[in-house]
Order: sequence, then structure tokens, then C-alpha cells
Amino acid sequence: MPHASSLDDLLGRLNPEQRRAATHADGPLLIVAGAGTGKTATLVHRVAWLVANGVDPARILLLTFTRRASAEMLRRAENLLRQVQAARLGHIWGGTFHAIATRLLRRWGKAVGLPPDFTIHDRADSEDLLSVVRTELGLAKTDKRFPKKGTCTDIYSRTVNAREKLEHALRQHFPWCLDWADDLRRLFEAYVDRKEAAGILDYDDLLVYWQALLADAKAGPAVRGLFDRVLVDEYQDTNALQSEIIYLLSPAGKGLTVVGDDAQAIYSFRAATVRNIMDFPKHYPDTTVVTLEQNYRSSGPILEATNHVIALARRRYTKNLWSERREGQRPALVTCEDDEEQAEYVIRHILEHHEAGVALRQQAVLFRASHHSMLLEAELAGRKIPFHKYGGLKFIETAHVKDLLAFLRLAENPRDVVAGSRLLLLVPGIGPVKARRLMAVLQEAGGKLDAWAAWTPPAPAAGLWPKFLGLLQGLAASDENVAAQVHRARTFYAPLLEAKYDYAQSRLRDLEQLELIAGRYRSRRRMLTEMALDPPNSSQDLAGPPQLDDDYLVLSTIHSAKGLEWDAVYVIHAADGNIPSDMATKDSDGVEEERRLFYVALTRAKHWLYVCCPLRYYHSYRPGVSDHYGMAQRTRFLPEAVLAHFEHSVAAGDPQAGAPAADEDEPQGLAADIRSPSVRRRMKRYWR
DNA sequence: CTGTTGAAATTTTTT
DNA sequence: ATTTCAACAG
Repeated sequence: MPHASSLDDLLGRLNPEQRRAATHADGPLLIVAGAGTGKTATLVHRVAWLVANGVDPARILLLTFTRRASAEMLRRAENLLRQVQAARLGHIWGGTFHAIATRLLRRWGKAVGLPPDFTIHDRADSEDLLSVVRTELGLAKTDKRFPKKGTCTDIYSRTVNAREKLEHALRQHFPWCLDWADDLRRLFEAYVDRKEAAGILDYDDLLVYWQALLADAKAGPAVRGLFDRVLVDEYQDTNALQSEIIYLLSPAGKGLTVVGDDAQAIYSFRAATVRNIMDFPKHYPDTTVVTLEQNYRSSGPILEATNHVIALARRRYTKNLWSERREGQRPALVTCEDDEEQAEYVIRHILEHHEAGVALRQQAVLFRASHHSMLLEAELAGRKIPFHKYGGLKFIETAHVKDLLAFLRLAENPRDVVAGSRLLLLVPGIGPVKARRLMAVLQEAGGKLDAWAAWTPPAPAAGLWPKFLGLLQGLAASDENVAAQVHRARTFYAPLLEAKYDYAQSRLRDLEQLELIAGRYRSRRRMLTEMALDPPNSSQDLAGPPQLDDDYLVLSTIHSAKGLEWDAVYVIHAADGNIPSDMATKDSDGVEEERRLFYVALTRAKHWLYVCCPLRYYHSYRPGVSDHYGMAQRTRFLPEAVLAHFEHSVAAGDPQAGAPAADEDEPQGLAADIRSPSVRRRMKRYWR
């Protein structure tokens, strides 16, 4: 081990437990890492240590929760290796379960009957295909309403990922759909056939086929043999199917390292189960468990408070997070009158910190549901404070972007019914019935677009049809770069867009952005795969290489904030009904998960933490309630005993505005409009 | 068949 | 506010 001694110096910066984990030999290893305990540093050092000790980087598999986490870890490990002048990391296998599955299946999928050029459907595509199949089966017109496509997809996904029987999944998670069990079964069977016929894999299939590949008598050992070391991050958020994949990759746990924190399990709605991490030592005899408890992230008072929040949870791996830091401000619990006052308060403090030298990107506003930040976004936009929103509606999910990508997708896979129908419906005179027939024709012709040339379009489509067909044939045969293909589709599509949507100008600008970004991809297939697996979060993401000097505030759902940290964190809408979400309070498991979610939010903060609770909140619809305002209660996760660790304050209105209080009998919404007439106008822009 | 209009129902988090 | 479905005119 030529570099062991210099690496030792670097390892010396770790605490004893971290070092034990980083330099563990090759028996199964479970690292239980509390929030802010240097989990990433430990993993990074472990990767570097392995490579410095002669493990071939190309035989290391690093599974992370997001592509971003993977890139960050590889970057830091590479850095360490450079310092000890050891081997380069080179071609380590890093990425999400789904991304790695794609790579493996493109290469070895043939062994389980997959064509190498399969198409990947994202969540929305899966819903659409399921909906197509549903109408074909005639399940749409029944006396009682059939579950919505989104619900159907959730049910399907759960049975696959949790490996549960349909009845069981329905009883546990979708009891109101129990009546439909038989129809759902028929639907799912037809859906599976349909995907197979069209060469389509959805997210769940990527895992299913990976599992099948590993279980295959011939291909299994070959794929397993690719890796000497397997490291899995965020193990508490893996599901049953993923845990099987891990098992098949390393049945005895040799070379296997998993890292996680049961107190931060927040993805059970995606069928993740905390049992994976709890039972790990049972599944892999001789597991070494290392627990990281020294917190390096948060100030003493913040850690004190978050420890009390999570102490009220039921949990099994007990950790006592401690820190050497005592100093710091206590976290604040801020009571606000309403949403607007909350936005005022948050912005005021963001600006104060900013003036004191804390960059905007070192500050984050966190919330439970994507729409909780709507008003804040409008206010930020109005004051020209730059921000970046993670989670929620993605750029890729907007109708016009989906339309444009559908051109490329149909050219890539002419059997893709979802892309095809979407395009056909754009043509005037073509409705669902003709679209379905045309897709059937295409399917029978083995995907040859020429099959459409024989078709006589109805009068309204006569002018457009030849151009439409010509474009698609051109794209299908095209070997131009991807940007040029996007350009051709955009030129054809622009007038249709203008006729179909409001705010055409801003949508057209989005498509220009899309054309720019297309230039980054080597091939059309590459681009479509990336778009499905790792879509850009917002149009800002597409705007080109990030400027080092540009600074923006971070807005994020709590889920998307996982693994990240900021100097100042503002948790908004910390009221019962939002945190915990009303949706999740039907059983105690749901409430416990919401508690962990709240805990994740609080533990993102390094120096300043603000928890805001608006007393009055707006809800869009509630049966039998005409009044659209409700009175909120502080979140149940901050009972009196825990509150002792918070500083209390009341967000008084913005002193600068000096607006008179609203009249008692005047509806609040109207008063708000009068005070700030531009807010509503700005809100409208949000939906573009 | 298509395209439009209206009414009823629904409500989160994401690879 | 959005999605879904039914009714109806062309």
C-alpha cells in the first residue's frame, strides 16, 4: 500500500468512528449516521481509501439518492486522491438506482429479453399510458368513478416496489379503491403487455429488470462479478425491490457498505421501508455497525432543539447527537397572522442576513408542499430577489416542453403510444379515436412512419398533415445533432403552441432554452434518457453554465432538501394540516413519517433556524365549508415541552408599509388585494 | 368524430 | 385550480 501513510494524514481529520467506517475491511458494514455527522465525508474517505488500497475504481458501485449527491461525492473523493497522488477515480459506477439500472440494462438487458434501445417513461408518461389502456378496456365509463390515473399509477407502483399483493396494497394504502381490485388487476396486466409491445420501461421496470438480470442464471453472476465494492447512501429510503437488488449484488454482504439514518426516513410513499436499515444486521450476519453521533453542522442550541423534536418519535437505532459547539442563537418560533405576514417576515430576515454577509445561496426556505411557497415566490419576484426552486412542478413537466419532446420521442421510438397520441392530438381534426387508430397502424407496420402516408386526413388536417409527417420522417432518419432536431420541431410547433396556450411568448422562450441545452447531448437517445431520469429542475437550470458570482435564494420542498445544509433555514407553514400534512394523519405511521420530515427540515440549519406558523391559512377546497380561510394550530411536533428550546416571537407587519389594519368586517383577501394590488398579478405569472 | 362547454370531484412528497 | 367525464353542436 504505497500511499497508505499519506492517506493516514487525511484520515486523521476524521473522528475515530468515522475513521473506523472509512477503513473497514470488506465485511458487511452499516453506518448509522445521524443528521450532520459527516456522513458524506466518511463515505468519500472510504471511497478514496479503497482506491488508494488497490481496489479498481471501475469495480466500485456507488448508489446515491440523486445524481447530484453522486457527483458531489465523486468530486470530493477525487480531490482526496489527488492530495495523496493515488490512482484516479476514473470510471467508478456512480448514480441513482434508476440511472445505474439503465446503464446495465442497455448493455446486458438482452439476457432478460430487453432491446438495447428501450424508451424510458417518466412518471407522467406512465400515468398517460395507464390512462390510454384504461379507456381501451372500457373502464372509464362505469357507474361509480374509477380511480384517477395518478392513483392507479401509485397503486401499481406500490405493488411493484414493495412487492406486495394487490389486495394487500389496496387494503393498507388505498382502502377506498378496494372495490376496483379486479378491474385494476386487468388494467395492470394490459399495461404490462402494452409496455412490452412498445419497448417501454417505466421507473419501476428499471428496477424490476435489474433484479431479473441479477436473478438470471447466466447473466446474474456476470453482472454481480462487475463489482468488488457496493456502497449505498440513504439506505433508510430504499424499498423492498431495491433491497433485493442489493442482496443479489452481494448475497453475503462481502464488500457491501450501506449508510443511512432511520430518523430521516421520509419516502415511505414511494414504498421505501425503514425495515431495510433496521434489519440489515439480521440479513447480513457479521455486520459491523458504526454509529456516528458527533454533529458538525448545527450550533449547540439548534442541535438541542432538534434532538428534543426527534426524541418524541418511536425509533430503534438510538443516537445521542452531540456537538462541541455551545454557542449560537436559539431557533425561533415565529407566529404570524397569515401567509402574507409570513412572507414579509422571511424576506426581511433573509435580507438582514444578506446584509450581514450571508450569501443568498447559504439561505433556504423549506416547506411541505410545493404550492406553499407560491405567495413567497410572487413577493420575491416583485422585489427582484433571485431564487431557485427545487421540487414541485418541473420545467420538463410543462405541457409545451412535453409536446416538443414528444417529436423526438416518437422519432426515437415510433411505438411509443404516449408520445404519438400527444402529437397527433395537436393536429386539428384529429381526436382521440383517429389518434388511436393511427398509432395502431404504426404499431402494425413495425414502426415505419411511411405507413401513415397512405392515410387520408380529414379536411381540417389536410394542410398540416403532409408537413407533420415529413417532419417526423425527417427526424426519424436524421443524423443531425440534437439541437438541430429540436430546432426543426420547434419551427413546426410554434404556431400550434400559439393557438393552443396562453402566454405563448414565455413558452416559446422555454423552447429556445431547450434547443440550447440539446446541444449538450451527444445523441437524441442520450438526451431523452437524461430528461426522464434526471430532468432539469427549473428553467434557470437550463440557462447555461452556472455563473460563479450569481447568487440566489434556495426554495425547496423538504423532500428535495434532503442531505443539504444552509447557514440560515426558514421552515414555513409549520401548522398542523401542513406539517403534518392532512393527507398523512390517518394512521400513526403516517404521522411518524411527518415528524421525521419536520426533523429533516430543522436539521438542515447550521447557524440560524426560523420556524414560521401562520395562524390563518387559505385552503382551496373543503367539502361543506364556504369560508376559504381556516384557523391553524401550531404543528403538533412542537408541544410545550419542546418549545422551551425555542425563542418565541411574533411577526409584526412590515414596519415600512405602515398599512392600516384591515377592517374587522372586511374579508381578509380583499383587504390584501387593496394593500398590494400587484401581488395577484404576479401570482398569475406563476402558472405560466 | 371532434371540439367545446359545463359540472363534479379532488387535495403531498419524487426516481 | 385542475382533472375528468358527460352532453351537445357541427
